[in-house]
Amino acid sequence: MTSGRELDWSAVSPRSTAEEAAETRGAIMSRAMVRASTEGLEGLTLGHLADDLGLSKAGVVGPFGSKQALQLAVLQLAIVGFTDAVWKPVATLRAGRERLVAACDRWIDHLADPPLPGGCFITTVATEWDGREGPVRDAVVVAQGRWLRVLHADAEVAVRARELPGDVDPAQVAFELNGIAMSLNQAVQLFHDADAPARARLAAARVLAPPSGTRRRSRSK
Amino acid sequence: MTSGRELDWSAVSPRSTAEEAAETRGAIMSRAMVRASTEGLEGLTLGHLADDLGLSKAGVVGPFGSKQALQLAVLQLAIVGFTDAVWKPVATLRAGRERLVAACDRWIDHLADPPLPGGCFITTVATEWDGREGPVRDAVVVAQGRWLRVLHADAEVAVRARELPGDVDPAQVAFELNGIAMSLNQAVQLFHDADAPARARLAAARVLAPPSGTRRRSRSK
DNA sequence: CCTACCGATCGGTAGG
DNA sequence: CCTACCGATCGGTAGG
Repeated sequence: MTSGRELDWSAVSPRSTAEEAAETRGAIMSRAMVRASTEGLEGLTLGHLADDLGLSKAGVVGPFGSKQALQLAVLQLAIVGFTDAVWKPVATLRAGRERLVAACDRWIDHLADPPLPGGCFITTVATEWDGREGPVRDAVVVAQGRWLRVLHADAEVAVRARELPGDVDPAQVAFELNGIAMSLNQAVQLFHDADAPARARLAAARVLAPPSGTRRRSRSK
Repeated sequence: MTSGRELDWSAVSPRSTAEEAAETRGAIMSRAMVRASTEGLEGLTLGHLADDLGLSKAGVVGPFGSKQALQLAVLQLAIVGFTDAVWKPVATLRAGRERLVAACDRWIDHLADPPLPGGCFITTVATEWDGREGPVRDAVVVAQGRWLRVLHADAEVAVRARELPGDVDPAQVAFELNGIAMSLNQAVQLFHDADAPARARLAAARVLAPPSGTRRRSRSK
């Protein structure tokens, strides 16, 4: 047990060790991400994942050590997926209103036609965990807080550069954009509302309307 | 079994029958509502409720017949609670912008200082069930859809009465108000953000801004 | 990565 | 409303 070297079962098989193990780990996380998007992270069960993947329960939990460690790993993977889809394509743009508008476009695309069956993973788990305690909740808070701060930061730059009206509060922008995204996610997932993406775009355009007198005016007069 | 009259265990006790049964049912639903606001309706377990209430599991499930019937009953109770707190106080106002503004005030109050530990019950279960199937999801869709239609209807009246600008889309109003509420709920529950209610009020005031030229102007110039 | 197994708990039922 | 019980499943471990 604590006697140093354990028996290495993988030495029994001639196939590559670490590589295949990483593949299995990835397959488990990938499947768990799909399931958790609809069932939540707490709704995950080792037995269902094992059935889905043709593994034993021990084979599912082994690479992670516990269900909670799996939950945390899946959350990280989902965050990478969101960042790659929404932020990465616009990250190289110059900070400010331009990048914020581009990010919202990507964000709305991502919610309107989500890669996971349950829609926005973060929204699902943030709602699931906002009344619980522990490491998973803490990780959700960190992830969602980081995203809101990204929005806040670009809004702040935009205000200083006079790309947004001077009386705009960056925290208000982040708050409202987040609400638009959540309302869109609910409209798509709960009501299959095909008009919701257009509504989200209109709402976001108003939140990010440039100062009057810049190019086109905001509305009439 | 199907032989007509079963043994009536309550006849054994001298206490009133239907009245006490209704009390027990109410106590179970009340406790289940508190738990479900944080753990979700699927997260409810008969065992935990039994422990909380000093009942047996059979005593918990008996009055409802199944966990699903309990879930549906709890959902209805939560809807009544929301309606009583948010809509009932303003229902007698005249339809239109005035009532919509008053309802949003109540709504924001309700989310800022929620009576249930998990915050907005409907938001929690709507997110929990948006990717599932069955009677509970269907009931959530009905409840949330009804609320959005209430907002939509008053916005429509307000536009026709020129209490809102003529180019305002009532569905857009309902969509945006719902987003503000969801963002507020998340800010309170996940971040304990004391500034969020004020942000929600500001955002709602903008969505419900009267036509320019009515009393005060919307912003500058 | 497996088989075999653990105690705990799940929703629910029989019968009174 | 209870006790006593059902089969199924939960997360997880031992050992290889």
